[in-house]
Amino acid sequence: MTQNKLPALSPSETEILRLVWQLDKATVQDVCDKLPAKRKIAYATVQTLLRRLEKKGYVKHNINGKAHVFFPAVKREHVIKRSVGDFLDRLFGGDPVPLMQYLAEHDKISAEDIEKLKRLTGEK
Amino acid sequence: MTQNKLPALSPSETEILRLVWQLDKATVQDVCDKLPAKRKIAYATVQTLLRRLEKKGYVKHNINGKAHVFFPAVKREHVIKRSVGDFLDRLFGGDPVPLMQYLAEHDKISAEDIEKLKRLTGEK
DNA sequence: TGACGACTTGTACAAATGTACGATATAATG
DNA sequence: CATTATATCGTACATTTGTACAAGTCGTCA
Repeated sequence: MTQNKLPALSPSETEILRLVWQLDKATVQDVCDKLPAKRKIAYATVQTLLRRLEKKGYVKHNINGKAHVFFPAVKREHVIKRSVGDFLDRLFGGDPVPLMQYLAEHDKISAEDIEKLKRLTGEK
Repeated sequence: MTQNKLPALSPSETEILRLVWQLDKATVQDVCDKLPAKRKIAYATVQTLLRRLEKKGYVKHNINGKAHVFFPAVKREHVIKRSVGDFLDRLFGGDPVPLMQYLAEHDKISAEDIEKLKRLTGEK
């Protein structure tokens, strides 16, 4: 079983953590580079966020020469579960259907996507 | 067009706002009563949250005798759009498919739900 | 091996957030 | 009309969050 009492993630921390997962292993610089053009955060800020993420137990780091190389310390799956759960509770009182509906109605999800999903749940 | 530059909602504010929508019109007390058993917040805290929500423009209130009766000042649809968008960006880099997948894989969504959704998008 | 640069660390700080006490105002009741 | 029960309001305050400067450290290149 995965550790369950991790401190909550702030929005910005979540953003950074996502990039660390995406990169698998990343220096502060790597994360900065990977930031979406729309959401530019200063190097120093990313640093702080990574530091806090580490203190909270979401990432760890190795030292490669001068650089710190951060990597995830928790399963993505696990964090997603919590985050989605919280989000659902806050905005929809825990009911996932309206969220699906929203996604479906806004062309964020294509019919094919839903097909795929149907197959997934069906086979389960 | 709906007003677009509303200040961001904090998690707790979101929670309260959801209840106001649900109740349509609500006093502080009403909101307190409606709070999920798991998430009990003190009366005074709910008050503050409603005040802040009003200052930010998400709710307004009438006075009925001594009691303040709060009601939504923004379309639910509108807030949901923003919230879901932000959430998706933070946790999934904007891609909704993994979210659907998560929901589907965790029995949060039944096959019937997906059927319904499929019909929805199909008819669009 | 000494100077240069890339990185980290320590520290700071304003704003936002979560939470709530004490004082005040008011509807209702006897 | 005085009392009481109930609400609100102003205010407060510890944390968390977002953001970042300045100083220190450690490879590296000439």
